[in-house]
Amino acid sequence: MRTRPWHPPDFDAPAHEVARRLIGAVLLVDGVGGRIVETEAYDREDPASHAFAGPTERNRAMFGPPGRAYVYRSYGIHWCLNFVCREAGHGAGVLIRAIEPLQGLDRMRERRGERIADKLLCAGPGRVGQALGIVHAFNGHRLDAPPFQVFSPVEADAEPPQVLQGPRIGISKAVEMPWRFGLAGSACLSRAFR
DNA sequence: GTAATGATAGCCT
DNA sequence: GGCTATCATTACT
Repeated sequence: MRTRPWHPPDFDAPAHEVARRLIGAVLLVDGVGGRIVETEAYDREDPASHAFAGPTERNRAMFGPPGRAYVYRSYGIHWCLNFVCREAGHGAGVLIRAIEPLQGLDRMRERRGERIADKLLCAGPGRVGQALGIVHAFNGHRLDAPPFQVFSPVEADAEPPQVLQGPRIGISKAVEMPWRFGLAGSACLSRAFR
């Protein structure tokens, strides 16, 4: 993969901005990962956000500095990965919902099952967590230090990705806030956009 | 193709 | 004690 002209993304911005910008970025965890094709934004003044009720033991990382991981257990089963954003202490994050696998396909299949189709390896937040080997120990870790690597496409780079926007999935509050973002035409989305 | 369902554990009221 | 930022499987249309 090229290392230039890519650069680390800026996480010090509102969650919905970071979520949109991350579409097309590349995420690797211990060398395993690919292109981010689906994200969701969760901000502090957002009833659907874990940060809405203020800091707790679980969401502590969301109130830390931006550019770090927030890892939580979903439905008692899955580990889901968020990128903390906004200024430190604000309590905002971006959920990584789907990735187009590019590197470490073998390790993804080991973790997810040999029979899984490539496009389903990381099509959903729980699947991303399993395929990339996300564990709770990564909670609060910097995203610019091992095992994480994140690269964003430079603005000037040829065609900017066409980004779709729609309502978030699996929530019951603030359903009307269209803070789900996806790469147009991607086969690796967890669900189609309308 | 969509719909229903169980698994499973930590969080918060 | 109720709910959940989900997934895989099964049973349908």
